[in-house]
Amino acid sequence: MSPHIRTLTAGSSLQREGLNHQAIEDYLKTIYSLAETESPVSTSRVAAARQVKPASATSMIQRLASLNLVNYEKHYGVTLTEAGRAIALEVIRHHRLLELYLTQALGFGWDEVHEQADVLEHVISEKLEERIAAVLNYPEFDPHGDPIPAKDGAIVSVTTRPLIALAADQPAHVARIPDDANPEMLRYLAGLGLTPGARVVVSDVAPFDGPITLNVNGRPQVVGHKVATQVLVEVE
Amino acid sequence: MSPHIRTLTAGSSLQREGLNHQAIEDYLKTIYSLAETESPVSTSRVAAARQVKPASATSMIQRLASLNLVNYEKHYGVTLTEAGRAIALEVIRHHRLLELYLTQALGFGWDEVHEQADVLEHVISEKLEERIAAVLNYPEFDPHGDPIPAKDGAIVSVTTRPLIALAADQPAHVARIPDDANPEMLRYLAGLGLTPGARVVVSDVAPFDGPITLNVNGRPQVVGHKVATQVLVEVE
DNA sequence: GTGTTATTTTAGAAGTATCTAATTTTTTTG
DNA sequence: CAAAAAAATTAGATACTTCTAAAATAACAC
Repeated sequence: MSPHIRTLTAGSSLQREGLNHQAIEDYLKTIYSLAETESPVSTSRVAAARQVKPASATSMIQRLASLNLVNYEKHYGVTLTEAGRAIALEVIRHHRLLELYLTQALGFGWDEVHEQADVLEHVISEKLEERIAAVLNYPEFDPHGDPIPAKDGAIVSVTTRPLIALAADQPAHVARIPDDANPEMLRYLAGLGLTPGARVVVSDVAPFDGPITLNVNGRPQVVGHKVATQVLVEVE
Repeated sequence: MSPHIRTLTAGSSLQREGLNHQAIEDYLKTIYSLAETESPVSTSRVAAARQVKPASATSMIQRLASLNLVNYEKHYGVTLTEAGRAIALEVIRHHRLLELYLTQALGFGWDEVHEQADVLEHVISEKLEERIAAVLNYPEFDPHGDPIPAKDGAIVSVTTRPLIALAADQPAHVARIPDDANPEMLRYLAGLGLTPGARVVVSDVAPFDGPITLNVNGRPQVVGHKVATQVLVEVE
């Protein structure tokens, strides 16, 4: 019920260091996200997520290590240093604030904000970040249910599980949907009412990756296995 | 495969061609602006405006020429091709829409939007451009009085002269102030009421680059020579 | 019109981020 | 545990944008 909050010392940002390379920020963000699933993060996971060849990931990881943004052990994996985490969280804060701003202030759909936020996140100034946060009244979550890190790096931690793993008759609500999901899937989910906050109760999970029968905000629905692995729910 | 041999038809954007290099857009924008004063544009003017060495400008101009974005004659100068002008106008449209949006929607001062718009202009999608234009009700001028090109590249042409060149007792109004002017000067000008639309009548221009005595919106003011060369007015 | 000066271009290098191909290290499997 | 497979790294190349230094060209001055 009470979200766990981790506070980080506001590390120096790349901007403050005079470095502002999109690639560096993208790698740090990627490593941060991948570490949520498994840490340390392997070169191949980074390469797959960034859509580059493993050799490119190795090269960039070595560069990040030389900048003291990651701890790197050959053939083993990477973890973020405090400095690296601070930058990752700043970029993620930008990304999520932008996603929310684009939906709230500019009429974008939740299925079309990811790509635009992915480029804007690297170029907004501290002042613009602050103004956007102010207009949105310092929000805590983006349109996909992802928590927005505070300026000091504090980020709400919500314990979730995939809808597919929810026990039958266990009341829960939708917490997050990956913002980089297929836009078509996001529109499909919205059509079913499966957006953050929706109350769900699973009634049946068919075997062999079969369909999930559930109730969404009081309405009966059936979704496929793949969809049910993407939707993250929080038990009540 | 040589990725630098591409044909750009007029009206096509770099994005549509899969090219999205900030540097190219910046050079085209610079050449467009410099050509308003004098065309063809010399290498040294481009270098000075972009704050790079002349050798760098030559190199980039040759690249632009190979992309058919400029017409280039060695030791003579560059002009934009239709394709180059189309891209320049698109980027300028982005820049000016963004400057206005930042002031109108996000509370920025007219002295602090240039830098932020300079980076955002390269990364906003067609859709975001359209949404911003819509929110602003398809404006024709930015906060500095610069005309905003339409989507098809049409741009209002206003005949202006520097305030310094205005005849005494000739009624005029402020048309434009360079958006890349020193922020301090912009704040100073705003303090004097010298913003786009202000009605001005010069009563005296002192010799030897001396002060200009004038009336701004009914109030007597005195400004220096340097300031009076920056403010562009339109005779009524 | 010739010599001097200023401008422009060329040549060659560096730094970033990516790639392919080859090699090395780790993991898996029989 | 040894062979095979998978993963990761190194080596060397390319593209982009900039630089410095040197060479070529144009403009100017007398």
